[in-house]
Amino acid sequence: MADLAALREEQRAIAARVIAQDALTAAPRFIGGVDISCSRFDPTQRVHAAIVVLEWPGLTEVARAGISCHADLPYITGFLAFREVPAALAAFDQLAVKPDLLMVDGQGIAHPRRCGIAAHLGVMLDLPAIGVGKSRLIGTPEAPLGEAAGSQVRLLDRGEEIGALLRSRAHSNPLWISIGHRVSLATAVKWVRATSRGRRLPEPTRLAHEAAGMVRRAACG
DNA sequence: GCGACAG
DNA sequence: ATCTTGTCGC
Ligand SMILES: [Mg+2]
Repeated sequence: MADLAALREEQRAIAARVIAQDALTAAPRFIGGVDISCSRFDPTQRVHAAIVVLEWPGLTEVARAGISCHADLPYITGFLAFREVPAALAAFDQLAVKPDLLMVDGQGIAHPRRCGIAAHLGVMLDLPAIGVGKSRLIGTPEAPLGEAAGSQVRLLDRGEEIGALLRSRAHSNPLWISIGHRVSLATAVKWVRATSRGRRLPEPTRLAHEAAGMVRRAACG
């Protein structure tokens, strides 16, 4: 029983705090990937978060943290952050090396109230954050996306630019990139590309996904 | 009312 | 989100 109307208001308040201006003048030294895993048997009760920190430019791992905790909400479209952010914050606290930039599995401002998980987490930590979604929540591509790797198009919502689609690899579905906090869209796309290594997902998010699965299995979930 | 719907 | 090794196609 969640008070979705109250959560909606909370999202509007958080969205108002999002900064679309670049805080990343120089290259970030440490880049963190964030993802959450949950069991198919008990999807509403427990979540397992992982953050993997890579050092730029070698993308060598310098720290990681994983944590399991109770989820306050089941998954409800548009309210993902309330389910996953508490666990992500707990994992962040455990990190021996704090990232200068976060790449989060999910949308940033490409959200009905401009408050996807990457924006939500970025504002909570006041850290530069990028949303790296694997599918659409809202928005319309400005034009058909090219087939070649590296192709990109803007993602619009009622004429407003809310993100970009990036074909990170040929013959793969695109990434749905949007800003989370303290980055411009161009910078967000730039760092997704810079941290990609020939796979569909950029390394931070790919490794975080892998790590979260390990945390869940270790917890017998 | 109908369709869409991050993870 | 998750189930799962081999197999198919670019
Ligand atoms: Mg995820």
